[in-house]
Amino acid sequence: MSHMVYARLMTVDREQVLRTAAALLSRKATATMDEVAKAAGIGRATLHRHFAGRDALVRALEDLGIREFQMALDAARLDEGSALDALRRLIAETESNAALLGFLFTENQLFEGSVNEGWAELDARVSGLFQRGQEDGDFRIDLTAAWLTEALYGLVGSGAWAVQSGRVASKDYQFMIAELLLGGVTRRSVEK
Amino acid sequence: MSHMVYARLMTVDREQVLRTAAALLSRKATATMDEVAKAAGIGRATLHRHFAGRDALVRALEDLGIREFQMALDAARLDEGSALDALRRLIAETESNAALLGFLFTENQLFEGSVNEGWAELDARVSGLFQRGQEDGDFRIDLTAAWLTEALYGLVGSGAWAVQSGRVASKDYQFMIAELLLGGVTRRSVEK
DNA sequence: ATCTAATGAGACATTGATGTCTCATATGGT
DNA sequence: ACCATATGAGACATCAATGTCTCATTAGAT
Repeated sequence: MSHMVYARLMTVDREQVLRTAAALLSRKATATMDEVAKAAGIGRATLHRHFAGRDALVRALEDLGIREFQMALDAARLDEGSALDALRRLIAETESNAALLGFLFTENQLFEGSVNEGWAELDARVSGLFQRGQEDGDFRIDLTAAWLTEALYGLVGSGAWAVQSGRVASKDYQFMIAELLLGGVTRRSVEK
Repeated sequence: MSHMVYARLMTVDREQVLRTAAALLSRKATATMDEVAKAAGIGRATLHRHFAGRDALVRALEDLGIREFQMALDAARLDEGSALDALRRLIAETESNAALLGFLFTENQLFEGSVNEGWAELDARVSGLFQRGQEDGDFRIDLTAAWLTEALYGLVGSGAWAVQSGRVASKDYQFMIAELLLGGVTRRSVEK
């Protein structure tokens, strides 16, 4: 795992702690710092050495989530090929950080006061993808790009939760989200 | 409004307080009792007279949400007509309590320890609707009913949030959720 | 007009989480 | 073998939220 290369084996894996924290906090938003520490398998003192306090932890969580989402957007190459394929790629790229992104999308608490400036840009990129799809005639135009963006977030969150709770197999994550978002529930005779 | 008939005008509208609390807590899960009281426009002491503590408040929130969702399920008459129409009716019925249901669907904290027994039944009814649609040939069968259920919850939550944040017009709530869930994003030539 | 009941504001003690500290231990590098 | 450094456990003070109380005020019933 590349992110461990420079880490001394004794030290805490910062990102791993954050991922664990995201999983816990998305399940129980009022979790204590002590609970977070226990969930991450480290001492409370150590957790405190890495994150000055709860605010700093949440901020770090926000930063990591935004960073990961940005990488997912980059990796998905939204401008290449059809918007439809680009959206599939984007959904695929969200899988490895589904829990973290689910937390990011649903915890609106994060954007209290100072809305993270980085987020607006990423949001615009997603919205832009849907717009492109609409302009290209691939996506329907009776649903606004803003709504499609929100819907994607919601489905990613639901998908992460469904996998985490064991209701959906991890391997079906991409398929279920992509198929539902693209095709909807209705069964269709013959197409594609 | 029927729920005020027996309430003395001076007394607090319990449900109104709960709805306000849901809107606030879904936005900021760590909100203080004092913040909840202020948001509801009542004193902290009064809030405390109606809900013994934070736990009691959350429990009441859970109860009301489940009650409202149950009423929505009843009103939607899921067994009548096509599953497709039934789903449309259900979505329509969620509108009046979108914020509360959004809170209920996303705040997984609620189901800590003792999963509310009432919830399982409602969950089964929704899942049953999707199963019926699949058996009738109206819904696609390559997406599990469990996932479709989770997806519906996610979209309702996203819809409530989109309306609440002003990104989507309130009047478009039903249309956007139903159309996306039923038809998906992909544009189709001629059908319906 | 009077009475009853619920409210809002605020004081207060209590609880629980937080943040800081020390110290013994263990790990990995030298 | 030795040293650096990070950790875990726990003690501790601090602070914020909680829960309980009183009391004046107000709304509504009679």
